[in-house]
Amino acid sequence: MGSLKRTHHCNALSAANIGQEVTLMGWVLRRRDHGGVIFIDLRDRWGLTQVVFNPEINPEVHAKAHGLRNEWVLAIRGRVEARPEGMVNPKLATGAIEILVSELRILNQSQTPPFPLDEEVEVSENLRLKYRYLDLRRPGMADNLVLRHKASQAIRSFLNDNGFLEIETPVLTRSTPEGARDYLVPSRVNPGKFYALPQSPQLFKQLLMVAGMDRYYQIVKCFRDEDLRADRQPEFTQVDMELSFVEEEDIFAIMEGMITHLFRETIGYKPVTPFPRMTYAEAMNRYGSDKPDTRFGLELIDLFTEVRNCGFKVFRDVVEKGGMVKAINAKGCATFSRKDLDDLTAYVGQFGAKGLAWVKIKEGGEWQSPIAKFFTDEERAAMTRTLDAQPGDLLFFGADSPAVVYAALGELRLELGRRLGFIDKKTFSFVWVTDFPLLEWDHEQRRHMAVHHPFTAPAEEDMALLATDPGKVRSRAYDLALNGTEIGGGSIRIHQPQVQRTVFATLGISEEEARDKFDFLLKALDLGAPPHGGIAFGLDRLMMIIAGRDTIRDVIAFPKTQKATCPLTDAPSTVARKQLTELSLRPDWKE
RNA sequence: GGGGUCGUAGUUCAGUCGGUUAGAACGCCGGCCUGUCACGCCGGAGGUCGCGAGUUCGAGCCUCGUCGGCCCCGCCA
Repeated sequence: MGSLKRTHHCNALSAANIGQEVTLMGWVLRRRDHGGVIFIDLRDRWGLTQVVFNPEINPEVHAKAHGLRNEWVLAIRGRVEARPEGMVNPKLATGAIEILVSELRILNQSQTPPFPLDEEVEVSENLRLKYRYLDLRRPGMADNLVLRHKASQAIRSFLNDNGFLEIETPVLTRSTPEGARDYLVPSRVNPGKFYALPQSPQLFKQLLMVAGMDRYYQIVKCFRDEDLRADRQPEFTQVDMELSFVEEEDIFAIMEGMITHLFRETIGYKPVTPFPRMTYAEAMNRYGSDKPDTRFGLELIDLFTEVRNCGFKVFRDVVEKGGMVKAINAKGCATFSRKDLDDLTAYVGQFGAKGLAWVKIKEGGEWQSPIAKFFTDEERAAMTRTLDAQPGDLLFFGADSPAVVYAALGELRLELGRRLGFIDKKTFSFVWVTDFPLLEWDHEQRRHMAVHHPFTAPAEEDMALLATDPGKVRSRAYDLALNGTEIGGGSIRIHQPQVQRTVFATLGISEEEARDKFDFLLKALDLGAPPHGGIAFGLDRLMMIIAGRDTIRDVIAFPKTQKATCPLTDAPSTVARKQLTELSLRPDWKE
């Protein structure tokens, strides 16, 4: 760069700077060579500025500019000029001015990039990831990283102002049972032993409460070795928090404050507080999901009383065997074609539904449906009334075990929402989901599993049920759902050692195993643990929604592919045999 | 582990019923051009049709396998 010092970035200059001598540095976004005058759009993280090479004013520099190509890195010195009459570009922040160049230094050349860096063309994601440093030069992606930075800063500043301490916890820690598959790290100095990368800093943050830190937070990487999705990466970032001497209401209030601050500081949006609340049971019944998208209706409606004695054997049998029959009224959708209905039937099939019964309501209210003939006039009238079915409506029925009905109709509801254009990315609909069950029965392992995690406190009034009917016990866990995505979850924790021992026992964790794996926690609870609870937000998912993207990969600088690989570094990779033997690992695969 | 979908020029894509020399746009290279801003005009180069078998007189197209991207199910306390 020689003696040149950058004076402005590429989005800084306006009519107010006319006449100034400036130095800009950046990349060649586009070159418009008229043979005579040459225009270069010089780009950096902030924006772009048009620079002009005029042969009449500086022939030497103009000749040099002839050879410039896309993505070359330049330093230019020149004077800020007003653009000629009628040449102002209102689409650019810097559109009123241009730089008349007196000195050009080529700081680096570039090969022709493997894909265009303007936003015009969608490029395959594999190529983008292989050249992620080029992909991140593109304005949309750069904006996402800037937005994410603002979000982290907003969260930190809010939590700092509310008495939280940012404390780091170990990345090399021990594997604990329950939960996702661990990423393991072999210990060289302890042959045959392994660290695990944390699925979350759960136990450490509880220990920090026992340590009297009172309010802790951390923006921290967590690791889960499970299969990937658009909103799931093997390493992801949590905004992790824990508070002492609190109950649910305290946490809700503080978190609503944080989320409000976050949305204001990033996109200038003001959420309506307090956020609505919904029990798990209500969420499942109305939306078939524990993370309901409350931006639109199309709710599930129960037909138990209407069908339990009805003439349609399929529905009657389902109810008799403990299943359920629910329906969705797709208002005004009677115009759906046969193909639409076939598509939707196939769609719910992947969620376990064996079929999808439908009814079109014709003018005058009669049913057009393959199943209409199985019902009496009175039965049809009763269902029409319950579902508020009007001419032009389309009814969908789900009849199966509760799990299948919830999944199939819940997903059908979302699909209908998408098809009908009810999914508005500018709307942010929050809802707290509470009163989750503490445990659920795992058929494979033939034991109860923690729905949240084994340290979640049971609801006070359900404590007695732990011994008699564990599946009925509600927990003090809560999730925050936003537009149908679970963006955060947490709970009030168990702080009494005898309660923790009881829950372990209910989970089928023996006294011995508990001592082996959780002795440090039980000891800590024995040594003056305060009542405490916390929550963690998925920062990637939050950013995905705030940035209006469909995948968290777009808000992560260097994400992995669905097969958990990195096309840029080619990780994971093989390692030298010596590295393995040092770790006391003896591979049995061929190199 | 399973289902779906995609893979053709540097990029994004088209490619009919299996049939002559695989096309377009953008990009790239060269030339012309003094007010463009996705500059314009003229010319040119550029292809292991992901890979491997098979069917066929003949395969970008059909079959099987395989690799990879994406979406989903399972999985994700």
